Amino acid sequence: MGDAIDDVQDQLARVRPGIDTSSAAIIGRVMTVARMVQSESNAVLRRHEVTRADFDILSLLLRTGEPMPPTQLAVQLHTSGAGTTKRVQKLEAAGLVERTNNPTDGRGFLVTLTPKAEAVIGPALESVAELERSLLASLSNTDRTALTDQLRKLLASVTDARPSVR
Amino acid sequence: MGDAIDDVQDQLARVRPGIDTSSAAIIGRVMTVARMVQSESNAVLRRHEVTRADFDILSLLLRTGEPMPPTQLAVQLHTSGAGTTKRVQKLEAAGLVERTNNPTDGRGFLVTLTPKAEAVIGPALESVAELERSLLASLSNTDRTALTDQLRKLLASVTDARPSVR
DNA sequence: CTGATATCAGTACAACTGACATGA
DNA sequence: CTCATGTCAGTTTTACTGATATCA
Repeated sequence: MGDAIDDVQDQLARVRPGIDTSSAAIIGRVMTVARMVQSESNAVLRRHEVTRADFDILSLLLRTGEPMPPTQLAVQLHTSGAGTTKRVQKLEAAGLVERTNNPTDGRGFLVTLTPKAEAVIGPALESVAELERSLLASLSNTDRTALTDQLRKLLASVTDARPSVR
Repeated sequence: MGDAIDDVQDQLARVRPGIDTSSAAIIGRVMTVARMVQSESNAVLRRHEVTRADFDILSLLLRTGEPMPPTQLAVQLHTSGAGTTKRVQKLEAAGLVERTNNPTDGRGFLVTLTPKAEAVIGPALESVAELERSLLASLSNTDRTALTDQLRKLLASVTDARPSVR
């Protein structure tokens, strides 16, 4: 039983006979799953009236439980400083975060969740978790454990091998 | 030995004790790997002076080996019709694709690779394959096989469970 | 002084929706 | 006529680079 990635592999092998398709078997499936998850979770977030950018910041602040300077947000979310500024401003205007003075650095601020934000992000987070659960519904516990172990190795390999951070 | 996703799981469990974190263990790693692969391959494509949009269209046409109507491109690449039109126009202006009449449908065209495009996309494709190979370098053949099998199940689960296509 | 922090302005890019002409 | 194809126009979203003020 082949899936769409098997077809891509076959096509590649036909057009570029020498090419390594065992990498594509893994990365192709990871990218395809990621795209589907992204698009489904965007649909869920839309129902909660938060954008992906909103959700990323708010859920990061919620799960760490700690206020955080903008620069730290930029690092964690892999966005530029200026981009983070704009995202935070939008959230501030919506009354979802506040900027308090950073006691340990007079230049900076700490971005803090408001109670209103917790009321918004909590349900959104739970809806996303429910979506993810449903997307994995047909995997047995054994499969999940095996997959998690393999993905841990994959993440380690990719993290170590990234050319751009060397 | 924990990775970054283990930390996220721990944080989530602390803030939302009831939440299902076994899904996050899988999906979090898939999304993280996908983001890294995307950003690294974008860097590779930049060196070949093609954008992601260019690459997606050109490599699809290269590996299928067949000219294709714009609507078919839009379906395969999950983009809107209008978006595909703009992408194809840009490629046509760059001399990388041509639009020929569709013999079986007088309304439409077939998007065809030019020889110039094959000279551009071939090396780009090989560089991306080489990148992917290097990102998976530390995985044994046994790991690759096991991971591919597990990812095949994951892709099937996610494909079947997508709410938006039901 | 230098280096980091955060912001602003301007720019570029990508993708969408909706309307529309054309032909199956 | 209805449906599908492809395009155009206009809008929105997103993030970037570079310059700047501030403070460690």
